[in-house]
Amino acid sequence: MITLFAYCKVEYEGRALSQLGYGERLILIKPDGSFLIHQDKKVEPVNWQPPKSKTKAYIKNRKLYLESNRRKPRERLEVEIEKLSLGSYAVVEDYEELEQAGYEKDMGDMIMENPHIIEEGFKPTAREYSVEHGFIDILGKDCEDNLMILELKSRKIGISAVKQIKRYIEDLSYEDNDVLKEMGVEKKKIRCILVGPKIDNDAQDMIDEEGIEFVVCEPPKELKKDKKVTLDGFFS
Amino acid sequence: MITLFAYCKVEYEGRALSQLGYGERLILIKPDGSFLIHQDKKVEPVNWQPPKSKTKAYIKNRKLYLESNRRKPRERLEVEIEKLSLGSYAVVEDYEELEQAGYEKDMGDMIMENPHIIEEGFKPTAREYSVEHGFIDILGKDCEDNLMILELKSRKIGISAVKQIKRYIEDLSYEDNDVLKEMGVEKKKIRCILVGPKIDNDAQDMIDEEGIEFVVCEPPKELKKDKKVTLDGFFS
DNA sequence: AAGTCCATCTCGTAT
DNA sequence: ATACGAGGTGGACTT
Repeated sequence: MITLFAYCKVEYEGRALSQLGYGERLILIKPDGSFLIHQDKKVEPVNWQPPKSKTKAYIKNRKLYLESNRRKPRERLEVEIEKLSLGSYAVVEDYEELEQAGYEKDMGDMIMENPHIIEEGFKPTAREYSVEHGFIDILGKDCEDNLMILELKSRKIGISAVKQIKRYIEDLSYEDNDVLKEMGVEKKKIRCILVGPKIDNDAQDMIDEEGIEFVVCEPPKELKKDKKVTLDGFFS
Repeated sequence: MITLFAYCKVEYEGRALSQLGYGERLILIKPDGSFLIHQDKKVEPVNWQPPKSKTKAYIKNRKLYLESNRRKPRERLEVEIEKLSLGSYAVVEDYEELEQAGYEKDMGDMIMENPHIIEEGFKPTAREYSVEHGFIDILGKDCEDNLMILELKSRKIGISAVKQIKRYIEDLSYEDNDVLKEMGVEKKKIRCILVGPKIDNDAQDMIDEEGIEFVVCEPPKELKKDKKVTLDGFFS
């Protein structure tokens, strides 16, 4: 891994096009070919190339140039270095992977395992159920066998999530599909439930109008390696 | 700006939760408070904190700890450093801003200035026209005064863009709105046009069925500072 | 290889 | 402050 503190200018051409005049930046070149240029502000690099890019260095007119090339899509990043104030090189090896929790998937897992979180008598029947406009996160039935459509969000729910679940209910209503057939001739209600930690005001107003429900549910923040081994299975 | 090559472990808790066992990484602390931890692979940092985060350093049990805190949302990043192999500090000042081109906005500007790019006789009438499900990028009329809805994409067009423009046409058809009234009693056609550099196969099939049109248009990759001063205005 | 969708998305901008 | 959408989104996963 190489880091360079340099006074440089940068040109990029590929999916888009950019140029950046002279200034002081940090250049980071990773062993996997990733190439990053960081200004003194922001989390995001100002320019970059992805893993597997090929970096070349050469000198022209007494200036150091770095060039990072990618194929497919063809993209080129060129750095003209006017002054190099500090360069470092270190062998960096890292085989650890990030363990994380608190995502939509974790919420889904938790609900499938403990359906009563949604409400007593909730029975999930399908996950990632495919419809015209996307996937319904969880399908199920309530204690009266009404169909329930669950849309999960790990962050605050906004109007876009409400629109999304409205499209799903239309898909289920108008499409010829197995789920409605299974429900039998006597047509039951379809209940829409948004599940998430919070909901913003506009979305709250919208679901009130539309008769959509909202269930508060925090995404579980428990790492797998933390998961305690319980004795539940031993006693029946 | 500070960079540290360190053998360390990392814990994060905030919107989500993560932990990362011991390994060699690069730690980058920017003068604006941004805090990044990079592994030897990938463009994205494995953990980070945004600008304005507050970094503390302290020693406990003969180990160096770094802690970066953010308020609203409350988030905490803690790095336990087992071994520090290389640390660098540099004053980095950069007042340059990235000039870029090749985006949806550039396409829109170009089309508003040169409507004939879409077709001869095209007359744009509105930009970012608000409808129920979003904004129509450009509204206009063709040489026969039929209404034209343009949806711009700077990258390859997929089925999601087709669905989007279909929703807009429904909005315009069913809503009581000024545009249709202006068109007069004699109802004209509404033409839907997707504008972009490419279209994928599924989307092509879909627009063929739906009678939606596709106009090839590359987002202009011309930086503003490159824009040539032409003499066009001088000759009339 | 191409499409789809989530994200501690980040970041800009309008409200 | 919050909401909304774009992005060279990146990256993981499915087809």
